[in-house]
Amino acid sequence: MAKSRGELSGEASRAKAVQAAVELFATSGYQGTSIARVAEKTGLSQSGLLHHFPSKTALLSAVLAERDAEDGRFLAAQGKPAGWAAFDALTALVVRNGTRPQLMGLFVRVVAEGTEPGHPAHRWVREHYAGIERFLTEAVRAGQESGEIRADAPVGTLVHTTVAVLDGLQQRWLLDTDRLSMADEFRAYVELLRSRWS
Amino acid sequence: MAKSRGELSGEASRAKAVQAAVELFATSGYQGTSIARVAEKTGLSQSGLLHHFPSKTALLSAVLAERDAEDGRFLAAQGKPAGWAAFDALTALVVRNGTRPQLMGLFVRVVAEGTEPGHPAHRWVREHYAGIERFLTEAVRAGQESGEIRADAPVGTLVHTTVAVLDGLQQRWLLDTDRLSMADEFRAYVELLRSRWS
DNA sequence: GTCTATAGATAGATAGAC
DNA sequence: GTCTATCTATCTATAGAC
Repeated sequence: MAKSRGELSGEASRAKAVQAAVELFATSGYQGTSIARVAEKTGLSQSGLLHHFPSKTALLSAVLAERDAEDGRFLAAQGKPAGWAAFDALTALVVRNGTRPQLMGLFVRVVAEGTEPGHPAHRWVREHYAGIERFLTEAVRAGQESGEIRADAPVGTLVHTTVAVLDGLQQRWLLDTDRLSMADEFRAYVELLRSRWS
Repeated sequence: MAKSRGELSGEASRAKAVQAAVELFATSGYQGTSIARVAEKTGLSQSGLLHHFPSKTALLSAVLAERDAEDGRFLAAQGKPAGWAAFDALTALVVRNGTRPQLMGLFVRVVAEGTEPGHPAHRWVREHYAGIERFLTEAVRAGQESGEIRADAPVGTLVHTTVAVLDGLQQRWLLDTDRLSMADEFRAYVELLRSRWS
């Protein structure tokens, strides 16, 4: 099965390119990264890279799909938590993310760029928020039905603020990876919610 | 005092260029904006613009200084609030920012880019966070001394979470300028703090 | 203070050989 | 599947005329 020339089998180059793009987009953003740099890091020529991804936008899509897949696997492994357990699942996600600054950088920078309507990641950004807000909303409602969360808790505000805390901590953490614990801060916030709305 | 050729008096072109840069950086970020586009929007040639700002970085510095000046004027007008009054001052700032999506876009995008150490705005980003955290920390400590805020309130966490909520709401709001009220969400969060730590 | 002209680098993308 | 070569556009910045 050995190849006669320099090509890698099947998906190998593609996967390597996605990983290189993740790392570069994470530090320089999408706009700030050239496909030439991704190609170099992958170990391909620019055209070699463009064989796998016909355009830079296609490369971005692959990167975002990869990110979704990783986070999806993690959340799916925790089932469908309801009530406060959903906040604990988010805490677990924060703990995990705290060990992967690259994924954080990617998220923070691509979301910041992608809030602009014309940006190639705009649709992904919208869907990302819709997804996490749906997840949290359903969990809070379920918690209210089971009586674990007070019925008069303002669901929308609770959800929006929680997502805001997550995003804000991530951004702030990038500036101080060593001295700030996203997980500790988020846990304290969740305790605040619990004490108020249990 | 009429000028014989096409030049504007003194600072006029410069100010106009800064305003154009604010608007373009706000929507496309710093990296995503070319000085040519800023020049066009200003009504100058590219070289005409570079007469006022010898480099793109210099233009960015002017933009950030302008932003600081505006926010500084606003906060200074409110004196040096202590205790919960500081959170009310922040609420007022949020209300004001809710009417200026451009300033929000500028902040969100430049901060996201600028968390990277090599970025020309990196120093500004660090100082921005240091400033707001100092402001809030002092206010909370003062509130504790006056007895308005419980002595066992975790100051650091309180400060970090509050800043995170601010940043997260801003980012999220850019995606839904019409349907989301940053001010309402932030007010609800402050109420949560007040009920827990008063 | 503003312009034209231009330099030199780099951008994203395509054609065609192997 | 990967390469070299090339295209065209755009980028930041400088030189020098008016």
